[in-house]
Amino acid sequence: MAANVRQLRRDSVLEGVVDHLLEHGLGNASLRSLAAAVGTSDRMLLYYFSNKDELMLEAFATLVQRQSALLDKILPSGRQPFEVLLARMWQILKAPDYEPYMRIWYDALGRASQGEELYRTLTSRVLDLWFEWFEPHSSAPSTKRRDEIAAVIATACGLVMLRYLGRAKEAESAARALSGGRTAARQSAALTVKSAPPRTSRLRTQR
Amino acid sequence: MAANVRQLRRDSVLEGVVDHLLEHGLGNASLRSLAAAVGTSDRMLLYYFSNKDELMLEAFATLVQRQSALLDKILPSGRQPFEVLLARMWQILKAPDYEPYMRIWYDALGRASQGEELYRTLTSRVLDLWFEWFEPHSSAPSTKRRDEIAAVIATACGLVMLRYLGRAKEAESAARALSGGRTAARQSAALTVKSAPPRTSRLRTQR
DNA sequence: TGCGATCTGTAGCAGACACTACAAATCGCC
DNA sequence: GGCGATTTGTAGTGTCTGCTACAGATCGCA
Repeated sequence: MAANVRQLRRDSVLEGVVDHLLEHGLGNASLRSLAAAVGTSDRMLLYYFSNKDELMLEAFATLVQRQSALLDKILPSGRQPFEVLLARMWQILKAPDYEPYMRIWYDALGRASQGEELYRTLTSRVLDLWFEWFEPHSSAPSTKRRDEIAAVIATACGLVMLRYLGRAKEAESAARALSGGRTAARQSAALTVKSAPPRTSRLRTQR
Repeated sequence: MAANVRQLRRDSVLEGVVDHLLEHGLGNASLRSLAAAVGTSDRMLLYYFSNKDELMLEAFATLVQRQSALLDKILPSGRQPFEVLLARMWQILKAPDYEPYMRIWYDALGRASQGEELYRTLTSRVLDLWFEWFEPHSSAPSTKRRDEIAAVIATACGLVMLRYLGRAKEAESAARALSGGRTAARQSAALTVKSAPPRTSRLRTQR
């Protein structure tokens, strides 16, 4: 019962920490500032969690959980070709709801690429989440599915990167082209290997 | 003359700093560790450069310069379609020579996405470098060129990201698929033939 | 009511950080 | 050789970091 209360407080502290991370990033997440944001002291954080690493690890877990919940809300039905998946992911990733997660994503990515194990696990988990999420929506044959999803994730993340670096306009056009154009159709064909029908017909239909 | 000597020393210190950054990333780049790597003291770094920010800014400048030199060495001739450009950039970015730069790239990207101005300028410069580098090699019509290049950059960076996060295999397959599936053949053709390939590919104009 | 366990505040540690004060060494130049 | 400016080493400041020692407060339960 006492243990129960403790667990509850611990959870609420954790939620507050995650809120703060989403709002202010991993950058200035010292125990002191985190504690201040949640309304306690660093002493208390280290009472509930034995380490800062333990804190961050659990915070990451709920971060991934929240992200997963966000994704589930925007589930398209059925299996879709590459360009539809890409358009979908781009749409999701650039939505204001998702922006804080992407900011943390890039922050963690930077630290992970420096070899920090803690952040490697976070990025890996999020990546797994994305792969799993797309798994039932890819129309590629199962042997090629993972690769197609990888292409979707890589492209969408790259586009978000451009957005964050002040190239939002170009990112938008590129996204439209990649997900709507002939290029994408061919890519999809290449990925699905279903003997691409070379539709030479519509060379110029619009514009 | 004395001023000249000072400039020389300053430059050599700067080169050493850049070497260290390339090898160990921005993460542990404290004045002390940088100084130790170059063989001086932090006191000296602050003698040559008034700030740490000034040091980093100049280091970034030569970083971009070196990167630019690296790119110039692998210049394919003529304008190429999207798939070829993508294959090319993927090939470049994943090369061992370029890996340290990409590691720094992602590190800086993370900090930039947190709003740190210093790193925003670095990423912006590198981005500009890439855009400029591709400018004379894109076969897209001039109004669409920048968007096509954006697509190439975004996709390639996303693929590198997957590589760094332990999904090298998927990244490789995705790259092959995205760049047309016939990467090798097209690429060698691109290298030797200078005539612009006609309707092979272009980014679709949006609907 | 009182005892033991659970909580929490205060103060501080030791290390890292960018940066500085000050003085000693070194150098070019007359 | 000696003077003035440039170049360095030593030691320190103040701030921040994760983390801890210790003691007081609070609580459940007999």
